[in-house]
Amino acid sequence: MSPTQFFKCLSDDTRLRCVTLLQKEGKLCVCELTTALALSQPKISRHLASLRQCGLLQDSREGQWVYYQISAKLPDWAIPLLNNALAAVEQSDLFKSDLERLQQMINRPDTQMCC
Amino acid sequence: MSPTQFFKCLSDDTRLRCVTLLQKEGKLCVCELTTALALSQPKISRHLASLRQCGLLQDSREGQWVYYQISAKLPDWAIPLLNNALAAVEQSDLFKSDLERLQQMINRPDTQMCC
DNA sequence: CTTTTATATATGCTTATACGTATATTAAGT
DNA sequence: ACTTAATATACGTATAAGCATATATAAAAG
Repeated sequence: MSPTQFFKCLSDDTRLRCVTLLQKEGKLCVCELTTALALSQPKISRHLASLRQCGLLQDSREGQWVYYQISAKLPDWAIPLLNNALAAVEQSDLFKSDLERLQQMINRPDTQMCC
Repeated sequence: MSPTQFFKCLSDDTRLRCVTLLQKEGKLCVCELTTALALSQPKISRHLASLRQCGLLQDSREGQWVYYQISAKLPDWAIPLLNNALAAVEQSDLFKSDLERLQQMINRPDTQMCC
């Protein structure tokens, strides 16, 4: 992955929010991301697929769920960029809402459904 | 300027090369950038204009020449990202060639013309 | 084996990007 | 004034991005 491609990955709100959420939380399934960002499942899925194809994310299936995380094979130069991207995004209200919806979802004991 | 806009600025080869050259060299005029990147003047000029409109660059006219540099009013979160970007790009052969052409141009005493 | 949940992809469409070429503008020199 | 160098913009076009909606696949549950 080239630096230009890397920046293109982060140049869309949906993708940037997914990547920074994963950078902060480590590992999330598609429906968690869908709920956190409050966007349609196909939209999230499409962006995750493109991030995976670029090599920024990797996925792993666990039963019905597909979990995404930051790829373990990222080039060295990408790591500090991701950390600083997270620092830049964390301040925003949009990202705070994402985190809040994610927490609400995790702290909900009333159902075995994911979403 | 939002983080997303910032990353969009760096998501194109021409713009990324301009920005990292300016990050390294401090201040360059359009024809120096045109020569360094070995691209057409309108192409460089158009990208510089878009970077200026985003607030990533600022320009200053000195006689015939218009100099561009990284904006002094960048948000705090952008500075480390620009340094990371430079570190990521500096390794590439493309960027090394840009620097080389720039040096050749500066060390050329045979003409008063810029380009 | 049908249903449900989770995820992925296809289709049709609209908008945004990037480009080359031509031309306009601005400043300086003659 | 006229010319030249430096820079900016306009125009037409080709391609890519992004979206909503519908549909397909995959795994688990009943």
